[in-house]
Amino acid sequence: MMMMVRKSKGLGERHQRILDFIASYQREHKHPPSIREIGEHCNISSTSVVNYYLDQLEKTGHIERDRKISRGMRLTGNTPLGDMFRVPILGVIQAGEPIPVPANADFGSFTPEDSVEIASSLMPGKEKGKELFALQVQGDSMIDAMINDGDIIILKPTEDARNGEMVAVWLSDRNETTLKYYYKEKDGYRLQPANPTMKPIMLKKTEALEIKGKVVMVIRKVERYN
Amino acid sequence: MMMMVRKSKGLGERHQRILDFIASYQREHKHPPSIREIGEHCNISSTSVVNYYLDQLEKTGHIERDRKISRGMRLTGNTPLGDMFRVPILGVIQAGEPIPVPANADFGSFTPEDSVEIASSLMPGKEKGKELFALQVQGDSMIDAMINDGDIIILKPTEDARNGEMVAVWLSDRNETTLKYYYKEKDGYRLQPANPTMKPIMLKKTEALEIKGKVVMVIRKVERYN
DNA sequence: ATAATACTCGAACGTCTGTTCTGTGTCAAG
DNA sequence: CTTGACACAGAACAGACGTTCGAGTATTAT
Repeated sequence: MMMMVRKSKGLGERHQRILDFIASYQREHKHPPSIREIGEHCNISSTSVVNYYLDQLEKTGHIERDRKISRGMRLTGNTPLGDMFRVPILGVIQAGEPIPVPANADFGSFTPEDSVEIASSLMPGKEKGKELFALQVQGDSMIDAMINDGDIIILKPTEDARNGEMVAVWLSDRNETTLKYYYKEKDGYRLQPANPTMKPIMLKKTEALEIKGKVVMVIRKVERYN
Repeated sequence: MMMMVRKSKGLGERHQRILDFIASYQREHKHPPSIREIGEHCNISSTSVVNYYLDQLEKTGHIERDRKISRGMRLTGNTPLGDMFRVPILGVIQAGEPIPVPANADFGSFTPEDSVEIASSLMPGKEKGKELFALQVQGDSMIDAMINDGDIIILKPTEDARNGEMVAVWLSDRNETTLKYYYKEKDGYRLQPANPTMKPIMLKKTEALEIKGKVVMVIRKVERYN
């Protein structure tokens, strides 16, 4: 009755309701709903009416249907959302403490509380399949890296770096942890701050320098500051 | 014959093959395979044998099955990943230019190239359902906000702010865009840099101040720096 | 007003799908 | 050798599922 919408009006209320249901059902169950399930949830008593609407949604490109199999339907969306993965948060990184580094077991199971979800599309292609770990910055002393207290940094474990890569290093002689761009030079190493107004750390080859990881991403949740 | 593997060997080759097939089929089709499809692809000629293996995989926790519906099966994985959403990237934010602000249509359809995917779990609860937009930072002049050239900032559109919130403002008298913490004071406004070593901007009430949005997140892809 | 079009309904039907059952083959232990 | 456990096969079946059809209702255009 009141649910009848003319085709000339474009995507109607019932179309949208069906799409919403398909989307939320798919998210929850990882498979599409059946026609009868769509009917039950959208107050449509006949499978042929659901079919009628699905045909229209297929015609407008919102869904794709495979008529040869059960539950053969999926949302196209304008763009499907991509993949996501979890990165374990191993602890904090702060100036005067060694850097927590993952053991092999740290890449296995982890819970929402000690991991962070990252959309795959945010990661450069070469880091996607890699085992990454996250650390939360504690303190104000990574300012020279333009990184704030509370920021989450995501690292690829490595003990080597190429020139120009931002690394997390532990300088045991100085009892210092720092994040800087790494450059190997003739007779030592240069650790260059991301903040261009600040001076680099110059290290001789004899000085201890432990690269613990390469920084690939920084995430900052900006909160109200009091 | 040669495919028969004793249970005492743990998760067998055929178990793994079935799991791999389920995973790749699910990724491609967005729904699980049927038992006959699993059989065809894993060289199992009888649906009862597929059922036999699925029962075992269910028992070991690798899959969940819903026996009341067709294709009622899904991989468990360690932890279900949550939701994700897209935020439109409207353009760049740079020092001497007005800030791109969303029109209503900007929250509708968008493509991967002009949007960024964000895991819902990264967003504070109160921003989750909101219409957000993203801007890419261009230039070095947001340094006082500890924000780099190339960073992506995510904003909630607003023309008001509360004390302590980081806002994107356009100061038309100065022809300047800036990101700072906002404080309303007795006879004007104070825009405080995130970098504690830098000075605030003090504005009189008569000076033009256009708040365009509140910053809720900063994402930095750390690349090699040459 | 009528005619055309779009939407809605329910029954019936064919196909997909998973389960159950029975039987066979292999292996290890007694 | 027998027995029991496990792996495998195929047939049969019940139920889930989507499609088709005819009829009726609502809306729009003329």
